[in-house]
Amino acid sequence: MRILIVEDEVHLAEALTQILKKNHYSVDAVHDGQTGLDNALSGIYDLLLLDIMLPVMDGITLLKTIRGEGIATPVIMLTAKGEISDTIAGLDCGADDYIAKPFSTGELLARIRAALRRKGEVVPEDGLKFGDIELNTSTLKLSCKGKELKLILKESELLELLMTRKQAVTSKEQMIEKLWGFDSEVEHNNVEVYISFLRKKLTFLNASVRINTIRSVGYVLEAMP
Amino acid sequence: MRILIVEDEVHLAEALTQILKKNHYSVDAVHDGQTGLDNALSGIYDLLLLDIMLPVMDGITLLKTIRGEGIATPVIMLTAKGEISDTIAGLDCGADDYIAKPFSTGELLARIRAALRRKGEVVPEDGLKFGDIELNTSTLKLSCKGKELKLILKESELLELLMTRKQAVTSKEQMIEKLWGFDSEVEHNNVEVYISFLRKKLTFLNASVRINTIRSVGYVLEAMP
DNA sequence: GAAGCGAACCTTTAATCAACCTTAATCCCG
DNA sequence: CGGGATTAAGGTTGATTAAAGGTTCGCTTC
Repeated sequence: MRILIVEDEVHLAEALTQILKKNHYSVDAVHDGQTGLDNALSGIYDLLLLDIMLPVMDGITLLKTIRGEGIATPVIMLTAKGEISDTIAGLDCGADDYIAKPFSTGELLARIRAALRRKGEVVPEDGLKFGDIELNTSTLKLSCKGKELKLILKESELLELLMTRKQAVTSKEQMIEKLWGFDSEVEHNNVEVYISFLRKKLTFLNASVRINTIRSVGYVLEAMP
Repeated sequence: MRILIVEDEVHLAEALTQILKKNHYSVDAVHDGQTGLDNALSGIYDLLLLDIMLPVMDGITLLKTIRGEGIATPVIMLTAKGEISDTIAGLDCGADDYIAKPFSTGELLARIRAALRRKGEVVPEDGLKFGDIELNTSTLKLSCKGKELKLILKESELLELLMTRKQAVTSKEQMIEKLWGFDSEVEHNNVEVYISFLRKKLTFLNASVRINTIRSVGYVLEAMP
């Protein structure tokens, strides 16, 4: 369970790190908004502890940005007294909870557990959207303009990867890593096969979304006008 | 975007190479300090990943040397636990960041992006601009005044090099190093061919940017009035 | 400063090679 | 057995390289 702390008061960040590590979380701490954003965008964290007042980029902007990128990691905001309006703004922007400084260790841990539990119950990104298509990663159903069809698991995983990475080009290696695991021996051809299947289904649905090949680089989704 | 790895554990170097290549960086890896220094002095790299404990010449000395030569390439040090004093020494000598082994892929990539951004480099996801043209190095699309066309990988890499080096003249050797790797046997003619391709595409786009030949020196971009 | 020469450069083309797409067969596991 | 996963293979496209002929440029010589 990996937690990212974005907090400019170094002492507080240190203290939080210690507390969380003692409670068997993996912790990274950074001290400004830009670095926090860079880390958060990696998507490797299970939870973010986010201060609002931050140098370089404030917490609200950071939060908006990662939500805009489709990252659904739970976020708990750390707020000082008198930042109530900021707190509300944060919740509006997709924060899951907030905790007012100063707070007790017990309260912090409880809220973290709660946030993680909420995440575990409601599978994040259940309905993924891009252009005019919508993918339900639980039921593996892909729908577009009323029409709907079922994908098989690998198709869904592959499309999910493309949809969450949005504008970024995704290499076959990354796809293999996601669908078959880190040091799998699977051939590139395997990816190509599923890309082909997906294209066929997108065509069938008359979707305005297509999978673009960037030869010798990878694939990227494109929503056509 | 070209990265040099100086790391004596061959397995780790291999793994890093794979990870970075998957993320569309060009990568060279060497396994001792002296070779690392020789490569780094070429100045063709956009970032160095530098281990501290190295045979022949340690990372700190290497770092001091290249900084003494005026090379400002961002450097991220790879440190093991218990090398804290070395880490501090490294930061004092001009390292930009450090990352403690073991580290996650996401963390590594985030720190690389952060280091490149701090140095004012254009992060690979971004669109590069020069004059009235814009190059997306991820999707390999070159656009100008609404028009857009696709480049192939080598064209894009070549143009990227020209665009990032802006007013500086770039030699064919540098281009070969960037496009085909450090000790490639590729002929100059090969560069000329791609320069030719690029010129044709720039003309097609009606771009006010052209590639200028500096005979027996190299090429440079020029934005015309 | 004109002529001549060679080096560097430009462009096009064609052959080769690698990447990619698709279909279909096969494998595997519940 | 049946659905999904994987592999195999042929065809197609596109990328890369090498080669060759033509052009420009800079230098030397007269």
